[in-house]
Amino acid sequence: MTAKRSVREVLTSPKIGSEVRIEAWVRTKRDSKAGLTFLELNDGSYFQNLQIVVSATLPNYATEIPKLHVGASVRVLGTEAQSQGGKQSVEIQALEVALVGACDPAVYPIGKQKMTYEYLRDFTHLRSRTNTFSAIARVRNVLAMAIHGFFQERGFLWLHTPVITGNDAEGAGQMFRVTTLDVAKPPRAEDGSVDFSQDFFGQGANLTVSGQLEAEAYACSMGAVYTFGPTFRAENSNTSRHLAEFWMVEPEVAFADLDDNARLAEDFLKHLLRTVLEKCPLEMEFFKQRVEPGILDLLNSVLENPFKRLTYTEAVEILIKSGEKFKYKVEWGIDLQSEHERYLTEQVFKAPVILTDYPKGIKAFYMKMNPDGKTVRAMDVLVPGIGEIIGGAQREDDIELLKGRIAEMGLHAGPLDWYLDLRRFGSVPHAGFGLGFERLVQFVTGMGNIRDVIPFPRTPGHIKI
RNA sequence: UGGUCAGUAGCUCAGUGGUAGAGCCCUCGGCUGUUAACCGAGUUGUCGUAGGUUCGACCCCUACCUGACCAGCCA
Repeated sequence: MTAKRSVREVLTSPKIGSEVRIEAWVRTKRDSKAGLTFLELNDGSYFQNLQIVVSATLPNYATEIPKLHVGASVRVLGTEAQSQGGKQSVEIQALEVALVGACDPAVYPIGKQKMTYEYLRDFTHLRSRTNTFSAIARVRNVLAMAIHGFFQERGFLWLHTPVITGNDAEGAGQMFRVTTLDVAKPPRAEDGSVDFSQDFFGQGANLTVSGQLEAEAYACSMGAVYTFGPTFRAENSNTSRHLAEFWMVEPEVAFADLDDNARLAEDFLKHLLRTVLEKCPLEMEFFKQRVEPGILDLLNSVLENPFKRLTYTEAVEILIKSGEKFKYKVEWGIDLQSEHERYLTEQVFKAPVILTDYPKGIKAFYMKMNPDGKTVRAMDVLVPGIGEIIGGAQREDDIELLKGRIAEMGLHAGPLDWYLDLRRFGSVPHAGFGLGFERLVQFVTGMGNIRDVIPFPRTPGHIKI
């Protein structure tokens, strides 16, 4: 049988005159009743479609070609040729065209017409057949591999942290309960509460909200590690930036402080942007034309300029002196609101901003205390358009200070005893951060809604597939 | 969870207190190495649901359903 080639292979390294087999789906069709049909096929391998020129002299032209509607799958045997048309350099002169699977246009939800993102969210299993969603899928894939590439080149170990966790105080919002108990009639303790000692794990269990604490354990033996996997939050958040299930990247490095952490975050983001611009030029051009006109300028400016670095205290001063009327008043000690973060990154600096040294009252128990006793070594990386894309910190490595913080915040020390062991035995300064993968994909593509950059989004009230 | 906005043909949208429109899709005809093809003709509707006001409601009012956006939480 004639060798199969992908649309990408034919368009990027044509072998003019050679015979090929193409297996793909019809994106659009133009008939010339004078004796030609032009099929545009796509197989997901490439942004561009491959044009097939079908002559009316083919034996099944009158019977099969009229059935080739948008969405139909086809197998084409043909010859690679220089195109006479202006919009592509290579095309296939068909020798045989076979309909593999028909697609009835009367009921097919995906057509050549304009469709809203909202409409396509009802067809998550079909939307990757559109230009936009197949481009997103390829960019997402390139970004995922760029993440592994960045860390692997630097000797980081990819750590598989558990999806089911016994930690109930990871401190990042509502968790999903994991149980095999009969939900209708769970066993009860004497005080009437559900008796999770009879549950599968002999205690309560949840889906993870972060792999950070486990990553710290391995960083304190393997040196530098990263997690990259799914994360779950049961918050009732209905925004364009929140999912109940999303992917998160969390590097953790031993013998590292906050400066090392900030440098790593900047190098990391720039590596990812550089890789996508290099590997997905057609997709990025499409996003510029159809999604966000300024996207290429934005990404290039992020790449070319050093990230602005300043402390929380300096940021608060800038915001107060700006004279800008904010909905929420700025004063030292408050958690910065989206409007404040956006003002800094979009109006003041017009570049990504790394804020460090936040008041201890608004940050987690594990962050390292500064000598001033008021601030901790936390950092947030803010980017234009999205806001916070990375949150991280140097961790508290002094066991007494850490115990004090746990008590101060009213947490139970017992379940965290293993975490204290990391400070009890060969403690080391270490730091890390978390990157929301979908927010990265949003930032890179310019897509406005996070539900459109993950294949099958989970949000409150929505888990159809 | 709160605030705002929206729901009209399979899709994208317009519309007026007095009996429902366009483009795309689809079918037919014409034309062309076409390319978001083009030109002409034709088919397509419980106007989100339930009440109410009115001689008369797609339009005004109320409730509900669904969705989006913004905010909070965060990544």
